[in-house]
Amino acid sequence: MAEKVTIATVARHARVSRQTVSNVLNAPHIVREETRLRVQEAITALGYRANQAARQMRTGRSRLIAVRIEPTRDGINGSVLDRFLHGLTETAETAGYRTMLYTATDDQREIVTYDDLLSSYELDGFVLTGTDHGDPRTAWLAAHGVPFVTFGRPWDDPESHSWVDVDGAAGTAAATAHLLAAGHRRIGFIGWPVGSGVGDDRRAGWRRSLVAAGVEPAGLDRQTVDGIAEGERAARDLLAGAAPTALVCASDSLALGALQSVRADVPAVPVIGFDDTPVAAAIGLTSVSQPLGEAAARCVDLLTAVLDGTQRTPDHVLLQPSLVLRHTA
Amino acid sequence: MAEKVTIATVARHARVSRQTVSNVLNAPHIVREETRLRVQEAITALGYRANQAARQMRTGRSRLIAVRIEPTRDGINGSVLDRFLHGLTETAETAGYRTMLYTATDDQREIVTYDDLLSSYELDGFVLTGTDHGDPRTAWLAAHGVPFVTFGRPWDDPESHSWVDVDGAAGTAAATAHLLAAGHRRIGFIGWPVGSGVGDDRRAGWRRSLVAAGVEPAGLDRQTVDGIAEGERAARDLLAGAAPTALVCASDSLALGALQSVRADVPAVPVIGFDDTPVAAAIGLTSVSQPLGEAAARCVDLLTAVLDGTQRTPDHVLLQPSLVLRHTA
DNA sequence: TCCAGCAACTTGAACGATCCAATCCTGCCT
DNA sequence: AGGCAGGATTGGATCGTTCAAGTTGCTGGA
Repeated sequence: MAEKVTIATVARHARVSRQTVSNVLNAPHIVREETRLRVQEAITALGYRANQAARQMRTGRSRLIAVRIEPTRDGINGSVLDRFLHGLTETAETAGYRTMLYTATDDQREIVTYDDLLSSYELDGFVLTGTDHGDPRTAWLAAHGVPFVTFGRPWDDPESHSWVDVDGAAGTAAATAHLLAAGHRRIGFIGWPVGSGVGDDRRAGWRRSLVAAGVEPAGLDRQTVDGIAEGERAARDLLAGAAPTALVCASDSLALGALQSVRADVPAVPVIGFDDTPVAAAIGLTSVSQPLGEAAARCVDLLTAVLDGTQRTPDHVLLQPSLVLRHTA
Repeated sequence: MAEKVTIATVARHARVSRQTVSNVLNAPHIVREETRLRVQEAITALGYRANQAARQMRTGRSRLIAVRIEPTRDGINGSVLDRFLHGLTETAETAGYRTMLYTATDDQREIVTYDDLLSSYELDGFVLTGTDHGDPRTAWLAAHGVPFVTFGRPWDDPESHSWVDVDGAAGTAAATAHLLAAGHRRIGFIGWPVGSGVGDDRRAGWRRSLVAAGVEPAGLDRQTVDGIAEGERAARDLLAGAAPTALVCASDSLALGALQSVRADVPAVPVIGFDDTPVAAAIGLTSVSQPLGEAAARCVDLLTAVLDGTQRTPDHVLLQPSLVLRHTA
């Protein structure tokens, strides 16, 4: 391993003081052009890179942002976080930040982890995914003045903090509109139990689209927890009852289950899922796709704006999903 | 935000010197029991946590390990890395390490990133996934004396560095044996082009199993790049030619494609995939499952053993996969 | 009695970067 | 020539921790 290149090494090599090297890096405008170039040259020649630990000690900033990685619960939806993470890491890198991972089994433990990460590593900020009604995590972070952005709206108060989200209602509305345009009227919806912000939002889009077309949505939807078997059961029940001619689902898991019901019972019923997971792509399921890379990039933008002091008040971004047409609709 | 609690704060509170507090944390055996308890008490009372940046400056160790996060290429296989990452982060946390992410588009850029991560953040070690024949990354890391572990064997020289891998050959052999036990003799294999260590290994398991059963494998396999369409094409070709009565595939993508061929042509041909992806679970595809959580844990074990100085020579772990039986075989 | 030897703890210095305040130039004006 | 403004450059202090060297107090052997 080559001997360490510090700011002093660069200074000696460029025949200036440490401070001048520091100024070239942090306040280039106050250094004479000629000197600046000489220092820059020395930096590249020696391959100097500022030691983050030392910088952090003085400035209190680590240029590190933390993201929680969740266990792949369902399996199908796992890749959503995966893609988001990739986008986040990539955008953060170009903004000069690095991404750190952590795990937590519940909200309380997660808060303990915040405390640990903040005092041990002096993390600059957090990106949270999957926030819920009255989330204790966002409250804690806000109370401690820690910069953070959530991927997912705060359903109580949209102004409480910065967030990025995808307009789920617009997605299901587009899916429903697509089916309406194909001549369907009785379009069913299989979603999650009322109470989750995301689920209610997706149901609202379907309802809005139906009502706008003059179709009464009552009786045309079912509520169930996420899962393939659950989707199949709900679809069977719905088909036997309200007899819809097409189905919109709140997730690809539910859609996959619904598809199995549909195939067994009435082959002509189209099904549309949500999230455009690899499974959807693999089996040709039409699905609503979230712009995850874009969402991740916006999260980093919002967070770095706060960290650099550019942005003081909460800001938000609502992105539009797109419908990916395949065999099933 | 509460004022910072440093080692000096704890020292004052416990009426000892800074060094004694440090000793309680790093070398408890040289401190008198009574003093140790008093210091411990002060630590918990004040909620003290050692500042990693300061520690790192002195020791040169960051308690940070880096993992590359790859873009979800195919989509189907993406979740494999996702599960691996989760396991890695979790095990690392219990060992007192944190996980940092980075991206890189090619090997050369990845090496540049190593350099950057090492000199800026003084990373302790790396976990690499998907190593190839004559990988320049491992060579660079080894040459620079950087501790690392790969998830995936070095196919040239098994002793060149520490690694964890899953016995792919055993997986395809088990899949083949399962089909043999069900009475099949002409069992086909759809795999990747010769040259990739992982692909050759998986093919070898199938071949070995067939030969052991007295079946001549010649003509019963096809080589194609990964993908659903490719799998379908290869399966169609194989079924038309050598007419196998069952198929083993090197990936779930290929198996999914093969399944589509099989369904269209000859309904009775069983298909077995590899990786037990969410897609396999969703469509009921029998598949070989890799113990990813276990693999991640072993990676952390191997890496921390090197970092703590316990292990000096390369060590390896070869894990056994398991066959997950579903509808298709 | 004296001091070696040891255990338990304290003190000073160092890691590498940044910030602050002081000093040094340089050119320009009177 | 002298003075001065303004910007470029310098030295020293600092962040929180650990390492190395030092201090204290005590025991026990000659």
